[in-house]
Amino acid sequence: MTKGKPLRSRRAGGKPPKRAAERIRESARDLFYRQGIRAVGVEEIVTRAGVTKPSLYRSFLSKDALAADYLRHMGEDGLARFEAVIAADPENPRGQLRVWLMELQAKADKSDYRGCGTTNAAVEYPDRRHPARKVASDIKSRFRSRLAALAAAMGAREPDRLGDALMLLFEGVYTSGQLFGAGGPARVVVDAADALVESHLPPGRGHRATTPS
Amino acid sequence: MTKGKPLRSRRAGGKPPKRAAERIRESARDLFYRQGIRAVGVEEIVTRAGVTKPSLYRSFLSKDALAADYLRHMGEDGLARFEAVIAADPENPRGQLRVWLMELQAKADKSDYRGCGTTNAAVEYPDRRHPARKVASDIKSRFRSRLAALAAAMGAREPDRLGDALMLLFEGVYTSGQLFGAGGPARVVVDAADALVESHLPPGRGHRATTPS
DNA sequence: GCATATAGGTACCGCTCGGTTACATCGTCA
DNA sequence: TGACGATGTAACCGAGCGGTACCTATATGC
Repeated sequence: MTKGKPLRSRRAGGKPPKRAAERIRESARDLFYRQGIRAVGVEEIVTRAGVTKPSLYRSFLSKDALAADYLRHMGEDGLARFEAVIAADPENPRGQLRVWLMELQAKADKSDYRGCGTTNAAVEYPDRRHPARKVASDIKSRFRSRLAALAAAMGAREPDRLGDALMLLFEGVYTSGQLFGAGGPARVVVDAADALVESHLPPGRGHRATTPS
Repeated sequence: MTKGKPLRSRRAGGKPPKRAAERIRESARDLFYRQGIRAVGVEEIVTRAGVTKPSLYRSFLSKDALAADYLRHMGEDGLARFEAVIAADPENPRGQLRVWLMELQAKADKSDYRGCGTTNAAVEYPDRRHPARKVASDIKSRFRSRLAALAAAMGAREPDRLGDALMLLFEGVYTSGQLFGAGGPARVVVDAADALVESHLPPGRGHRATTPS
């Protein structure tokens, strides 16, 4: 980053006009997430972005590369947001997990919920050599590690195993949420996670997350 | 290219010649499950089946209809197999669930595990009006009911909620299994389910599934 | 022996896909 | 003013898609 200067002029007090690559990224992100990667053609992406096809191929090597970029960005964002929620009250990891899960539970309870874009991409691209799949696997591995660390912070006897159990719950919400929408199995995820955590804590260490009473 | 010898004329001492429709069903089932529905073209399906495209369209209205047929068959089979395992020891629903989960856990621990075809299809077809998606939703609803009934048979206080919690675990195994393959989070599903069941049983009612010691 | 019904194959359709080319245009800054 | 970098325009490519009109082979009933 040498110059912070806008490469493109802001015409008379407007927001800086977005460059083609960024518009493409945004449009691809929406479409890929909403409809799936395979279901969306490059034509549709550039049309929605208000740009043209050569612009896409000037910034991205291929549709696969664009998909990988989409997953990379979304994954990093998700990981960062998770991190932020946990860090909001570092003394109370269990309570913060609960906060995160309550948000997830609310999102998954909507009829147009589409789950986790990373998981969805892995389902769409079973071939482990595919660039999109590679990114998806990487993101998920990091998330898995993060959950194990969280379980350790909670004082679990076997943090890796508690982390994995929680991960099953997360993944379960992603797919069952988009399968059932409102009123689906996702509605029990907060309680289920609580039960799982409880069962992994040494005796006397457990008992309720946030409520002191 | 010679005429290719008659594939179905061997009625003298052999298996009954399989009809084109059935060969197509088998090949579609393998390919759809392995690679995903969108990733597979009708050309590949008929080639692998050893038949030709018009044969496909004489038995199925469209690729979508074939996909729906594939999901219907796979779903019914899966439900029936689950039913059979549970029915093998009707007095011990908890132990039978455990049996089923141990099998699932073993399958999900392979590097080429591809999860649940029904779940995968729902991810590939987010549009609820799509014929394949409709079948997928139907199958999953029935499985959800079945789990609730199972939870009731175990004597859970809130069978619907325990059923849903177990469903989250199942779905979690499907996607995390194909994401991580061997050594993934699926390895804890039996224990996690056990903990969940335990937490839902009235006091004194619980304690271990199969092992009496 | 011959007609017929039917399962199957041959060869093709139009379309959309991901991706590319050559060139024109516009805005910005030196 | 002039040059440059970023973008748009328009046409195009080969491959593969889902789907179909039409012909051929075979088993069977009369």
